[in-house]
Amino acid sequence: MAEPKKLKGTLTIYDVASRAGVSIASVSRVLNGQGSPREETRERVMRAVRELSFVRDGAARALSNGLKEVVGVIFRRGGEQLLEGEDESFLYIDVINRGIEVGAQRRGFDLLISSVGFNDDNIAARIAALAGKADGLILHDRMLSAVGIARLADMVPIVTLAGSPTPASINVRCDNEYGIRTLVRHLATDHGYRSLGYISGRTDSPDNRTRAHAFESETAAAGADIGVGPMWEGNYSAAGGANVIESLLDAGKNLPRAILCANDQTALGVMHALGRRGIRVPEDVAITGFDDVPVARHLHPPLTTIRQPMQELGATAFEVLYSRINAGGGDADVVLPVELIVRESCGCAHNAAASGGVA
Amino acid sequence: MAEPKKLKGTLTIYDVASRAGVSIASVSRVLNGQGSPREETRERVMRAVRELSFVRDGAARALSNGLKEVVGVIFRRGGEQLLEGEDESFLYIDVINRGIEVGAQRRGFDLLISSVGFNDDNIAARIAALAGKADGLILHDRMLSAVGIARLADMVPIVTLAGSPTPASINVRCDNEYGIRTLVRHLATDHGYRSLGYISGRTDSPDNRTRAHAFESETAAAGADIGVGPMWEGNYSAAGGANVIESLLDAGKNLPRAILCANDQTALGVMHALGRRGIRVPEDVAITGFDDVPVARHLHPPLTTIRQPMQELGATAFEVLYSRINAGGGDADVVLPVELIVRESCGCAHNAAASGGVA
DNA sequence: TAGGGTCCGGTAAGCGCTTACAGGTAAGCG
DNA sequence: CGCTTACCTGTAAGCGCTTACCGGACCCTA
Repeated sequence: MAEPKKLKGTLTIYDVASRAGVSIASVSRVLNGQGSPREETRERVMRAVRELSFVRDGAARALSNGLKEVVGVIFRRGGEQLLEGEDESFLYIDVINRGIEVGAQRRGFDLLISSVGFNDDNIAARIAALAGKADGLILHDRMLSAVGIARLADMVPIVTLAGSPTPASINVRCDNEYGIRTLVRHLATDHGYRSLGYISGRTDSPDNRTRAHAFESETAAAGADIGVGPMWEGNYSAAGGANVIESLLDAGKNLPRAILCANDQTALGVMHALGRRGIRVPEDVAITGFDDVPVARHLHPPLTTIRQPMQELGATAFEVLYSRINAGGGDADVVLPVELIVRESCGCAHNAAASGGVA
Repeated sequence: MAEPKKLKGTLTIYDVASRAGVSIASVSRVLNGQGSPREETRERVMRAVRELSFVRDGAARALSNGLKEVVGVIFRRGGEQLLEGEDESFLYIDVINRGIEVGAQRRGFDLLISSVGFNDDNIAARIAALAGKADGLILHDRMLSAVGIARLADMVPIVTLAGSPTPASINVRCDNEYGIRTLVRHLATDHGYRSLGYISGRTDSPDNRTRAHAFESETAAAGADIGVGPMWEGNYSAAGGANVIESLLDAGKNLPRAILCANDQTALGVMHALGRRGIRVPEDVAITGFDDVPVARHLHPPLTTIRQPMQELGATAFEVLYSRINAGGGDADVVLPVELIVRESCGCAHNAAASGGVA
């Protein structure tokens, strides 16, 4: 049915109108389901649309009705160290983005994705460009300073993920505090481990600060020994976690009975490093993660961790942004619950795991 | 420096112009680097832009100069079976998308991402909507029939990934044929395995057809026994791979000495299933994958596979689309080279692996 | 000092779509 | 049978930006 029509010039609503023998207003109304066009009119329009394979131009629509139906999502790709394993680092980001997308689709929005290299210099420019193409922006962790966010926020509605709310922007995050406390309790109380360590994430991340703080206070409350200090600084990457272990061991330190890692990737690196040194998990040292990324269940042993409802996090971020775009107000700080996922790396027996397994 | 200005009405180029005391044309010229504005004019404009935190509206720009600087990317999320492990299935898609994005950024384009559920019914509508918001579309595997692609292609430039070119669309893919042949040669010639099997991907995928065919002819050429038939049908998912093993074993069949899997995810499922039955990899059965997804190196044993230059695949797809958008022609079928990654699942010794390892 | 070139910058015409408003027709009512 | 009421449909005015085109200012040359 493809018409030999289609010359170079773009197909517009005028073409449809003239082919259907109606006015452009009618075409627009039919396409938008506005007003109550006569049945015949509707059909003529629809037929013309079909015959011409017409699609309304999004830019023109956006300009006309002030809504692009697009939200921008920005995140950092890669970390300080870009090793072969670098690509792991965006696993959880993709899951969150998927959640955003699912939320967006419910409202007929699409996602404009833009990632920023670890040392790109024109970040501000890129974000501004994105802002111009979208109705609102969702920023992943550590994209911009509070000041930067504030300035950006008066160009376009902003929602940050795992950050902190600012006067002008909304933040959506998971309940890190509760997650860490639950982990510490499981390790200290259920397993009875008397010495715990925490390998941090990037120290400038709000999420990490919260986790570190919760770790210290809960561990103290449980009366267990605490491993802390500069040697325990990771950076959310597998390599960072492995480094901490290497240097601890090289310095002749004793490892605590259990180590909480700031996130699953760190745990992954830690387990590799431990394996290389011949230290068994969980027999010698118990390990836990945080996030529950997909690969967590495929590690050996399967990783005990805290599941963040990543996808829901994304969906919520979108929904919050959406209502903000539509002039709505709403909470500035949205917190989602997390869940302890017990597998084997903490020392629990195989069948104690309620989750895991592939097929 | 944020002005108390910003009322409800959107900030436009007019606001900037009046604040800078120049005309809108000058503002536009400065912002686009067109013409040769006097230094003073340029500065006044830039200052006004800064003071107002002005960002040009993308929709208006797009409408005016006929270029949105956006390309749409569409893919399927999930598979037929959505298990707990479902989320693994989009790992490689994300890597490709990252590549597309990198390519796009070089040209100042952004990505409009839209995924389609495994049983969404309004796919065509969603794609059409996307088409309206973008300058061109990149379709992942199995999104649309050849007819559908053809129709779509006369609304907007199209590039498909791992599909087949149509008169109106371009296709970009990896050299599956070479990859499989290399794998078979490594297994049959280097290792001397005399019986090989191939667990297929989804049978309607062009990539899979090519791989299956290459497998059969190369294995025959190597004089090894071939395991084929309906029992060997997978679907690119871990669950699919596991199923094949389960049913083969339940049916009392002997497994071949080496099994090639249509992709890494399938291999992952296969290895799990084998593990559950107490069959050792690679001692009893050698396994290989295809893709080299990030987790491949973390499996036990690390997976020998074919690395597809996923990221480059994406970047190439973008570049091809870009030139098509700018009226360029170019090849309709672009093929990228692949590389054998030897790890341990094929039976090679640990240190034979040139790749792998985390930190 | 007048004529011609050069530059800059301003004015205005769209880009394709939505929608307020007005016009036309048909049906309803007195 | 004429006028109001209701319902569609068409006309036209933007949405914010880019850019062709034109006019003014300034400088150089004769």
